[in-house]
Amino acid sequence: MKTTVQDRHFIVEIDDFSLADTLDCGQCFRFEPLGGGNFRGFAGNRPLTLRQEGNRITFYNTAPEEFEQHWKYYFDFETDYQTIKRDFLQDDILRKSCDYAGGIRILNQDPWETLCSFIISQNNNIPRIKGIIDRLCSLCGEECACGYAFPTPEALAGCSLDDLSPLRAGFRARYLLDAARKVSTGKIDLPSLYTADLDEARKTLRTICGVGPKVAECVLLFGFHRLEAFPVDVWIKRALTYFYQDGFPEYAQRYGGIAQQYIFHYIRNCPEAIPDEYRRK
DNA sequence: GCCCAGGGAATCG
DNA sequence: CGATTCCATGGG
Repeated sequence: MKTTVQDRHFIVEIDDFSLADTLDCGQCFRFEPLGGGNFRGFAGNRPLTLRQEGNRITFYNTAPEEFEQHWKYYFDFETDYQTIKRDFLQDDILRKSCDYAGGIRILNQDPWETLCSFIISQNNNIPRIKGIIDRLCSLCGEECACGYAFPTPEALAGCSLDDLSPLRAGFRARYLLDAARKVSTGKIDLPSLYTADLDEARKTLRTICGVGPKVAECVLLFGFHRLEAFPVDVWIKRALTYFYQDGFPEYAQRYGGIAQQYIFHYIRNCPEAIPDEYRRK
């Protein structure tokens, strides 16, 4: 990873990385394409505009210290994906998935923001998830540089169900409040889940109303960087029944979450990856 | 009105 | 337990 400074911008040269795929694969919901390859968004309350040209990533108006302290970690640039992916070359579907989506990195997102985002994600589509999160931030997030921060658990817990009606989150609104209450009162201590036993962490998250197996795995993978967590949705279920009748291979389990993400992105976007009769149901 | 969206919870057998 | 059924919502 080579870095240079140009005016007020910070430039990183990194191989094997796709900014667009990483920001658009459904793991985060607060970045938007601006056109011309530019993206703008927030991580927590920190705004960022950036772009990719070849292997060059330009972080606009970003000081080296900010990159070192935040963005390098956020984009997971310190994890060696080349080595991880070597284990994924042992079967056809995973190899194709790496070809197709191997530029995706698992972001290091804020656990609380991730928890709320994936509560909202249930039975929902990405554009609408983004809209609800946007409205949630402007409703009770603190105003910050050119936008709104993601609301704190306390700010959200201070809302009533009626307060949340402008979100148009539907039945998910009460789940958000339950999460906010459990986190703000300390009934659930999110930071402890970084190192907790994975199954204990699953159980803890699932005490929140509206958090089932799928949401819990997403929060562990995308919010706590637990790379073994393995969210199973309808698409992955199809892949499992069609490609992995005998179970998900051991060589991919340690980084199952990354493998899952590559496979998901591949079969979601390449209809020919799955035979017709498996496409529905 | 119908279908869809990267579920969850309740209720069986 | 696993499988099935019901639920609840907004957008196109």
